[in-house]
Amino acid sequence: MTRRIHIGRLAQLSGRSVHTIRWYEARGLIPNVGRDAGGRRVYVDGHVEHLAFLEWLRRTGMSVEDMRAFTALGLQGWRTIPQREERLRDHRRKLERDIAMLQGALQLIDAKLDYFAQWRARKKRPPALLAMPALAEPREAGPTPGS
Amino acid sequence: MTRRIHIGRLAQLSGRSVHTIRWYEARGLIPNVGRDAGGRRVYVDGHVEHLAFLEWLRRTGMSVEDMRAFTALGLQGWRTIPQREERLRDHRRKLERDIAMLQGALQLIDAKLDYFAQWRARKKRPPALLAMPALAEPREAGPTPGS
DNA sequence: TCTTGACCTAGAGTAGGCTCTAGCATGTCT
DNA sequence: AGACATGCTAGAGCCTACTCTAGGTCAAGA
Repeated sequence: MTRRIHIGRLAQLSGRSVHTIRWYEARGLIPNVGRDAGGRRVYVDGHVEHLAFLEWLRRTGMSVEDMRAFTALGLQGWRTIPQREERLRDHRRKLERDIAMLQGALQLIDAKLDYFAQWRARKKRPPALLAMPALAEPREAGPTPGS
Repeated sequence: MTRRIHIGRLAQLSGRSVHTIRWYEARGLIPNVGRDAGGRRVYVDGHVEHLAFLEWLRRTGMSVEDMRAFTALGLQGWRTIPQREERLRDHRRKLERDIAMLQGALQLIDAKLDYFAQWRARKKRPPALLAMPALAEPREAGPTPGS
């Protein structure tokens, strides 16, 4: 099972470019990368798994630095499990805040769409939206740029 | 009501910096900015409202370019309401995808936390996570960097 | 009048996250 | 053996979205 995967193959399997994978490694996001006789990087299935997990973290707005720290903890073995759990729980809380924020935005957009519908119906601009409740402050976190 | 608001005040009211407001204007995100006798920018309440709305769009991952396009349509009056509605509906659909993605991530993180809990309990590493269902592909959109 | 603070423009600099180039080595196929 | 794909390193370049600097103008209070 422990196939010896070269970088091009890992790129296909993980959906990132060869360049990006090398860059991730340089940033400390990819642990235990082996080399073959010719100096080429050799990966195993665990790396595919790890990259898939990082992809979720990244898409949900975790910074490269935080992913590095998480990966570095993994490298230190079971003793760091509590820290890793804590970081994941922190990220989990952020995601919950992000979801709440996005749901607030959905409501606002719906209010704006109503506003436009009224404008079209009455043929005159309705009173300002800000008078509405849901708007208020757009405080709190925000997710990150999808690919 | 139409108070004459100067840029420093708008910065306070909108939560962005004076620099950023001027930059937004240069990017076409702020329509109809007046000037007083001394050449200083003069805003009205509608601008505060507009910036608050942009803030929601921005925090939910809309690009400056898309906000510019939306703002530009507004400048052309009621005739562009259908286009503006369409853009908002597009953004709304993106938000729904983002929410679904974040919820998938929550499940994955929970699975990973279970994995760690088992590891701690059994004192040995459980079999790989990827065997689990929920994981699969992290395809689809992703929100953007909160402030 | 003098000083201080808020503004102005143009343009440079920054941070994060890639993305690509150049020049060279290695491996495989015919 | 030669051609071509794939890999390597070091480092430059790019895009987005700001953020800040430099050098000057304007207005109101002491």
